[in-house]
Formats: sequence, C-alpha cells, structure tokens
Amino acid sequence: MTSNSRRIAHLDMDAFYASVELLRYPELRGLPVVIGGGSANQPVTESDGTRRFFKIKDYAGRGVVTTSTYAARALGVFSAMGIMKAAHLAPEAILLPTDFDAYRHYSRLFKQAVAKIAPLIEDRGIDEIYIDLSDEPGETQELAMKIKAAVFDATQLSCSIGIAPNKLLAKICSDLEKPNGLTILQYADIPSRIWPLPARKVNGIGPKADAKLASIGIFTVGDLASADPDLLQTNFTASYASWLRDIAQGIDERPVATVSETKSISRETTFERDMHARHDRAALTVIFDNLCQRVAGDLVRKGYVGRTVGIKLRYTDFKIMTRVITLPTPTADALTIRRAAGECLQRIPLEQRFRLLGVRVDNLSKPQEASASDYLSQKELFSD
DNA sequence: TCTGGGGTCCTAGGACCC
DNA sequence: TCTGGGGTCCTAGGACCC
Repeated sequence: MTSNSRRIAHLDMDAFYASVELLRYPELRGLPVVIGGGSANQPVTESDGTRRFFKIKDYAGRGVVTTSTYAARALGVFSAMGIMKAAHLAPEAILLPTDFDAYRHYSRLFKQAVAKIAPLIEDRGIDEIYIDLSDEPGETQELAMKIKAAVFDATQLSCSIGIAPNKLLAKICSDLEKPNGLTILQYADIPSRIWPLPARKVNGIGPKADAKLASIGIFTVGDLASADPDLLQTNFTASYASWLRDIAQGIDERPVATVSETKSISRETTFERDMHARHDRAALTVIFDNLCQRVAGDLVRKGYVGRTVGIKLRYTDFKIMTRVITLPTPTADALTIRRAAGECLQRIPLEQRFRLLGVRVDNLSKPQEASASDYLSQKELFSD
C-alpha cells in the first residue's frame, strides 16, 4: 500500500457540547445557547415542571465560552471568547455550565459506533477522531454515510466528515461543510479547494504564525504555495519553513496513530480574584494542597507514576512562569507531589499578584513497567 | 470585552559523561 | 600553552490544539 492511495477520514462532532445540552433541553433548540462559566448558572426547575434558564447578561465573573450553538455563533459568539464579551454581543443568550461527564459519555458512544465500522481510529480529544479507511472495503461516499448514520443512531448527534489522502487535508475538509457535512477531496482538488483558504485554517498554523505570515504578505494556503522559499526560511525556523512548504502542496505522511501513551497529568485553576502569595497565604495553601491531591488522584486512577513535578503560575499580566523538579524515583503520592511542588514554588518570584496556579506531573510510567525495568537493569548488572 | 483547563510537541542552553 | 565532539538528562518557555 503506497501512501498515495491512503484514504483518511477526519470526523468532527458538530458543536459537540452545545448539541449534547440540546438533547437534554430540547426546548432550547434554535436559541442562542452558550456553554461555559462556573456552575452557578445551573437551570432551575420550577414546581410546575418548567425550567428557568440563566441569561448570559446576568453572569458576572471570569470565564470563557467553551462552545456555543449555531444560533449563538450567528450573533458572533465563538469558543474561547470571554463570557463578558459574549454577554455584550448576545445578552439574551442562555448560559449553561459545562458537564464533562455528559460529554465524555456521548464521546464514548460515538467512538464505539465508528469503531464497529472502521476500527483504525486515532483519538483527537473528546469530539474528534481520525479514521484510516485505506483497507476498508466499499466506496468512500457510502462508507462515510454509513459512519454518519451509525454516529447518529448511537447519539442522536450529527457530525461532519472530511475524507482525503492524508490527515492534514482530511482535517481541513471536515470543516468545509459544517454542520452535518461530508467532503471528499483528492490531490487534484488542492488548487481549487485548499489554496483559496486562509492559512489559519491549517492545523498547526496558529495566531502567531498566521500574523507573521500576514506580515510578509501571505494570507492564503495558495500564497504559501507560491511563496519564495527564502522568504519562509528567513522568517521561520528551518523545520517550520519546510513544513509550511509541504502543507501548501498538501503533503502529509503522518500515520493514523491508533495507540498513544499519556505524557503528563495536570490540574490548574484560575481564581475568582487575583491572589498574593503573602496576603492570601491561607487560601492559597488550601488551593495548592487540593491541586496536588487531584493530580495524585488522577495518577492513581489512571495507573501512572511520574518523576517530574512542576508548577505553573499565571500573573495578572498573563505572563506565565513554570518550574519543575525531577525526583530520583517516580511517585503518585499527594504528599510527595506537594513537597516537590512546594520546592518549585520557592524558586518563583512572588511579589506580583497572580490569577492561576497549576500542578503537573510528567515523565510518566506505569508502576509495573518501572519494576520490570529495575529488574532488567539488575539482571544486566550481574550478567557481565 | 479582559482572556478556562487539559494536553502535545519543539527549541535551546547548561550539566555531565565518555 | 586555549580548548573536540557526541549523547543524554534536566529545565524553562512558547506555540498550538481541543
């Protein structure tokens, strides 16, 4: 099987969190609904059974929009936008709290449904997957329709699918006809369908790279395709410049990765108000202990131990500082993590107020693996 | 209108070893 | 007496993604 003949699908659930909420609250269908914020904006059920929803204009506090319904998007409310700004754009929109347990439930349902049809799946988070259809029998269009139907049967939710010779193009395609879209693309379609798109549509070109590209007159993928290689070389690192040239031609050989190991586990929290290490010492201690306990709990639950413990602070000006320390032996113990994280904290300047504190453990291994490799190294020690 | 939380990957410098 | 080169680990920061 040559790479030219690959058939890769990218499946993306449509407005996933918002759509799950609409299953639960069908009376909100068609209305602007925003998911995000704290848990204070829970709907209230009246004695007569009717539900009263929280209006976004009544929200005060920090937080961003996690997802919004298509009706809310029509008013300019999108993911990652501050809730206060969203309230300005759509004051009458309904605000619902995020319910990750519900989303994870529907996530499992749709992935299981796809796996019954095509098992070579790469997990890309809660609401999207890549599927390698190269060796699946059947015509591409029919296969895609079968997958969409299976997802809908399992969840009552719609998704959009892009199918192309590689992940890069499949990902771009799944976004072209949202919602409930299906886009099939061949290499020959690149000039007409990919080159007119903004460079920012490419997975891997973020806000920084996009701004830099714009500053040298590159706005679309087509601009990138016809750009002077030297211009890219002088503005980006060699490897990024070379990657940019590849993606402009639709070149991407990455395999669909059906297995992956967790690399790090972390917990972080943004405070309701900015904190000062000295003035808010008592409150911060509680938060810090809690973060360490939650990380330890996650490690135990997922069966990992880790050797590197780190902390993260975000100051009021949004500048981020991190410190890590690598321990001689891996751990999943809350107290050990707390002590190591405490050492990290001592190496951080704490005069300024900060708004976020996080605790992370990486360098992960499974406890069994750790002991197996200890055993091996002992064997090696004695074998010479 | 002030900006969440959980991740991955990359870069680059310094320590340390052979 | 002026100075190699490769490899690995550790640390900090940053871009990006969902």
